[in-house]
Amino acid sequence: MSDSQGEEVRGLALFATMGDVNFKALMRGTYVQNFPPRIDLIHENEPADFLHVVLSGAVDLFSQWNRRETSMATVRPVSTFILAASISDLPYLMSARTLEKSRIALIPSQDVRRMFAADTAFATAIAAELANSYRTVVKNTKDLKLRTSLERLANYLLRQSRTRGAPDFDLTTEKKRLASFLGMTPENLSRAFRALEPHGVKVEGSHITITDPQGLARYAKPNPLIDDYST
Amino acid sequence: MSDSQGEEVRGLALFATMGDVNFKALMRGTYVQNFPPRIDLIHENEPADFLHVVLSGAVDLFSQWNRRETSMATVRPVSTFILAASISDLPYLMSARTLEKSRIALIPSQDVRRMFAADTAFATAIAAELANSYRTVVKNTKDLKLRTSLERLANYLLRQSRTRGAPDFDLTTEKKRLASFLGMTPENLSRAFRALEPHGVKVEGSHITITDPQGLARYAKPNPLIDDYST
DNA sequence: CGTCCTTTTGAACATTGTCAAACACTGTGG
DNA sequence: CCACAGTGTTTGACAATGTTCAAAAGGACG
Repeated sequence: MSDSQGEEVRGLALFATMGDVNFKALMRGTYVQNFPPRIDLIHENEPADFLHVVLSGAVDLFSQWNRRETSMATVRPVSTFILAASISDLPYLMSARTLEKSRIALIPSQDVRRMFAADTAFATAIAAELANSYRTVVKNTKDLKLRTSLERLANYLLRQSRTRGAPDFDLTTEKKRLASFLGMTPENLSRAFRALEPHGVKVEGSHITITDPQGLARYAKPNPLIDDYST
Repeated sequence: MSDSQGEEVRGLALFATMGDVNFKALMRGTYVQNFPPRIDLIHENEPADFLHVVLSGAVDLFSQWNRRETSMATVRPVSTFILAASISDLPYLMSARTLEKSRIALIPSQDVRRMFAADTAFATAIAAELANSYRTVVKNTKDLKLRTSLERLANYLLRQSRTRGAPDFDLTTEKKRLASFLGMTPENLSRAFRALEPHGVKVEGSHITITDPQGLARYAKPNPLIDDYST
């Protein structure tokens, strides 16, 4: 991979602290590929041969069982996915497909495991990343088990509004996929948007306006231990 | 803590590989406490001062939001809980209470973080443990999102039967808590048990007999990427 | 302009939760 | 040992939530 691409990877907390020589060695086996939209990158149950880094575009992590499918997460630049499988040398638990045209760096899992053993700073960063991933999934589970779908949507909108820093914004994802991520059907999501109108939400296509942030928050009751990604 | 108690902790994969001196140093700050049943050990949002190790008994991890409560996991000997919070020096995401009389070792999080930086083998073991925890929660999320409550119960019973190595067994947990863990109400669980009868499940109080394992499996469609804890 | 897919809407249905009551089980104190 | 309280479990009736199916409307794109 080129040096400029290497810089993008190096900027990640996961790779920022490791030794220079080790990082270069890791990049030696790494290659970057461009993918069109809607391409399957990996499929659950396959051996985790590569740690993936999304450099640009967006990737959907999803799972299937018994002809049902659910969206588990969206990965946006610059970040990695399926680190746990790579480190553990176990099969992927989730599948991944590009949502848009994407540039992905592929780091051989074997090299990751080797560097993990060789470079203490890298090992530390990996543990921090895994701890963070774990806490994110736990928060997601709490969201799913403690809230109704309407409450999940309300809190999702508040989170979006906060990360964008504005009371109005465009949805970054298809409503169909948002529904799947929130654990409901598209039909139910459509009705949920309607049901949030009296709580201060206006929907025009994919453009959302939170007309009454306090009112929506009063209904949604956001909680740092579910809705804050930083803690 | 005494040496014999130290041995129990040492037996855990998490502590088995670290240096002897480091392990002893870690145990120096550790103390063991006995708790009666139904005692709150930690509460979500508190600072993660201690890594907990269940030496005997059983501990329920649960979360609350807006006057609702859900059981997230049961921790049985010998294993640790809230490692991610300890390592990250972030508040607990879950609360914990004893289910039975329990013996718990409390390891100061500060010491854990110090040893994590000092002992490479320990750091490796921590990353492995975190990766494993992450994958467990992902499997749990797939269970929740891809299956109905009836399917979750059926698969739960198959998992129990498999880990006990017998087609009949006693439930290790109250039905009320099992319901909460599976993401349903006690009433719904009671009816779910009834609904599984035609699929080969007999319920007498807390004693479960799987009269038709193949039939139940045909209905439950167990999947290694959801139901196997080892992969 | 037509085609494909997403989104929305309506109606029927299924699943799950709520409330109330009865029953079972456990442990306590008389 | 029994009465009793407290809690967990089960059952029934009903309400709320969510899904399915069908169809129409809206958008994206060749």
